[in-house]
Amino acid sequence: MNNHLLIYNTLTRTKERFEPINIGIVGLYVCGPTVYNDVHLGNCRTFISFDLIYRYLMHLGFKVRYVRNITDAGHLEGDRDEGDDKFEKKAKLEQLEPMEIVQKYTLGFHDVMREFNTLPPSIEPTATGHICEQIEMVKQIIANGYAYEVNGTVYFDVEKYNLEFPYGQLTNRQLEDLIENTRELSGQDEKRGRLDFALWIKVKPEQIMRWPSPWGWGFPGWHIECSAMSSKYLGNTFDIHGGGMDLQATHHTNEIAQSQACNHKAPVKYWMHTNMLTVNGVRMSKTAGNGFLPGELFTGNHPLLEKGYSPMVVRFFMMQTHYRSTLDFSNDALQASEKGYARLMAAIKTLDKIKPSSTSGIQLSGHEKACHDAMNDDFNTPVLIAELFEAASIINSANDGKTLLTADDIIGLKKLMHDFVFDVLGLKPQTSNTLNDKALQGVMEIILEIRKEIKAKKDFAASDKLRDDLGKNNISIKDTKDGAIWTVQE
RNA sequence: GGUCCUGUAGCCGAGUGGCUAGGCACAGCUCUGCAAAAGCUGCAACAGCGGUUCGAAUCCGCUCGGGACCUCCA
Repeated sequence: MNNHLLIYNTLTRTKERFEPINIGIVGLYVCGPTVYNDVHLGNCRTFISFDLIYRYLMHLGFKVRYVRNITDAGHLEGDRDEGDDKFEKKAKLEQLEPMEIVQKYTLGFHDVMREFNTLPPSIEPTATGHICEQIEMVKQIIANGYAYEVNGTVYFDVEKYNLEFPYGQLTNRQLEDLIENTRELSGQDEKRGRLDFALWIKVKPEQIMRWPSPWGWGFPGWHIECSAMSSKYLGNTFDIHGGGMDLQATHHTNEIAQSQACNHKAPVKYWMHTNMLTVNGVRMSKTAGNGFLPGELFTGNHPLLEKGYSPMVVRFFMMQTHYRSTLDFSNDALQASEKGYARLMAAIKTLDKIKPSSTSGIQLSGHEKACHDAMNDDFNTPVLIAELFEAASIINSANDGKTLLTADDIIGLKKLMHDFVFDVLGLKPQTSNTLNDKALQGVMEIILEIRKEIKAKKDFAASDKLRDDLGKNNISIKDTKDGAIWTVQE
């Protein structure tokens, strides 16, 4: 088991050596999407980042239980527990039942995740499936003295909690500063303190999504679901909790408070936060209206895009930036990634053609170590990719006969590329071996044979026309020393 | 206002106090009927000003610029 992994912990704002609570086993919880709308690309970035983390932990040999929830209830619009329920509002707009909204966008979310080649989590619990657990937790928090009920709504008492625990620790803030920067309570506000938040919310008469509780009909507050579900599946204290940076200040801060108040334990050892995706320097968000939908990106059907980019190119593009840095979207950057990605994949294919030598001109173990070092340094994918390009250079050089590789070198390089490109980075070759492709392969062999004959007669006008015409149909022909090869452009 | 992050060559992006990632683009050469691919070579950067140091893009301070969170958002 590799024990050199460093993880940046938001709690301490430093990189820490990763030591799981139970040897060899990792509990990982990631805040999933609220399924009242299409996932936009910013959401996807977080889930793709944690997919990488999940994959690498498994690559290191850990047994990982990866829990990522679906929020399908209790998420209000507007601020401070007073807005409309997101699902009910969307249901009215689309003239559907709230649970039809949930179903529709859950399915859409899964489709997109599949396109990005993310592994499904071990458990994907929903808020509505864990109402009992949430109610029990709220009861316990009240019993422990950190929450109070007013007219069927239960609030968490932040100021009382802060007397014993540092409420603002995750964002390094003092309670006084937080209070100062929060707006005044309005006249009819039921809360005792400005920072108090709802654990359970009394239902409005017109609302459909409602459950019985000791405090009457209502629904759970947004933050309690993650506390309830993470402790149920991973225990009262578990290893890693992740999510987007935007959840840090409110959602995760409240999660810590709830779990601590309920279980008398800090819930999480390592907090990990992914940075935001930006478009022209501005954060991509639902409210800013600058969100790309994944489908728009794949097809290029968006005013800001010059063309479409395949899911694997987008994934590769994201991996070229570290997860804690902002990632800015632009055509130039995407095109650069597209070409680089193609080069990397081509090198992997080339590996099959290299003839082994009896002597070796490389030190493979050094490259393997460099790959692991990069990933062990808080999942530094840009450095890993730089190293993989070094490997690609070796492969290309060997293919040109300028670097010697033994049979063992070739096997080792294949394993290196397979492990890191496919297993860890989660990329996959874009060409699939369907029946159609097999038919196409036969056709292309015939065409290339004909073209070879034309070229032998030095009728270059005809052979070039054939190449150009195939190019217009996204099939590119390249003449190499060993004859012509063809590839389908994505 | 509070808490932070950030400013790296044409573009995207890593980075350790000393040994100048990587990708894309660009230029030259090799290969080639041409093109492409591939290889080799070249190219250029650390926002500004001070300080610490034998030495700083890397540490500290200030100035200027960009961004996030503090109200729903991954």
